[in-house]
Amino acid sequence: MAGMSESEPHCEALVADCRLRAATDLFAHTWDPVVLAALRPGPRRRRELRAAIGGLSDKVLTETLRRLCARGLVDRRAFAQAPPRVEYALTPLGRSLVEGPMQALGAWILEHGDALLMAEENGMEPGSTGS
Amino acid sequence: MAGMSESEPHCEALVADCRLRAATDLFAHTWDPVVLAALRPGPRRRRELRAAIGGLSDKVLTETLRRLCARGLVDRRAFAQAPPRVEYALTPLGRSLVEGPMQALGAWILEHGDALLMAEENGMEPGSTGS
DNA sequence: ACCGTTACGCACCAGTCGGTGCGTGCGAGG
DNA sequence: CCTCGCACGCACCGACTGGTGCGTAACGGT
Repeated sequence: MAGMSESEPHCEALVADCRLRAATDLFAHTWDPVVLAALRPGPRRRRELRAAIGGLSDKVLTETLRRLCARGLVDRRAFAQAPPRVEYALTPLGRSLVEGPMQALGAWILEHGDALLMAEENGMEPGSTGS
Repeated sequence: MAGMSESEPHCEALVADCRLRAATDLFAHTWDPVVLAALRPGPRRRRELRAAIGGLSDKVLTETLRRLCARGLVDRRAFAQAPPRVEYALTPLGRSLVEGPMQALGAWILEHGDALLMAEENGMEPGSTGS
């Protein structure tokens, strides 16, 4: 997932699924989907997110949030309060992503996750591929 | 997306969506979903894939195919023919991925793609975030 | 006045991904 | 006999990502 921000030069050449690329790019960054998911229950602040997620650095959280905001998936609301209070929440668009495709994905691994792990760990013995 | 192949140390800390990570990792590599999509119509050979997709190097195709095979999403079938003939096809597992979550994703961008582009290009003027 | 909290910013670094170019083994065809 | 097509393999390279550590601005509490 490098500089894939090209407009759409050879897009139609992409199996007619250039759109697919645009979509999968939403998951390109490791923590984007996780943060999105973490936001599903409701608005949260940075601290809360970091605590809830655990494992991502402050810097990356910022970048992730920025990206998500820029893409209109997340809404940033700053309150002019004493200790700076900033809340991040899913926009309707973001929510539709999370509750639509993302949940579909979730459901999929819940069902086929074991098959996936099995295949990955066994390597694939010839013939065991099912087919 | 760096070395995210850790087993599952702090997995449960991930908003209870560690599974989600496993799933999004399937899309981590730029061309994986594209190749998967390209395979949907039916078995194909390397050449055909490269031609159909356009834009990916030979090396990356190989890697992608390898990964997909290792994950049990794609089946590699080599024929002992004159010019080496190798066909790649979706396994049932792979097919379920493509026709399930992937299609959901596709449907999503088809519907919200414009909203996404709008948000991305406008940058977000304060207040225009909707909310 | 000093410290703590919150929300960032920036520099540095290692690991990884994708692209390019070139070489391999195999058999068919001229 | 030489060349071509196919399916790879490998080395090199630039670019990007994520992690770590440290510094900042604003404000409240003690």
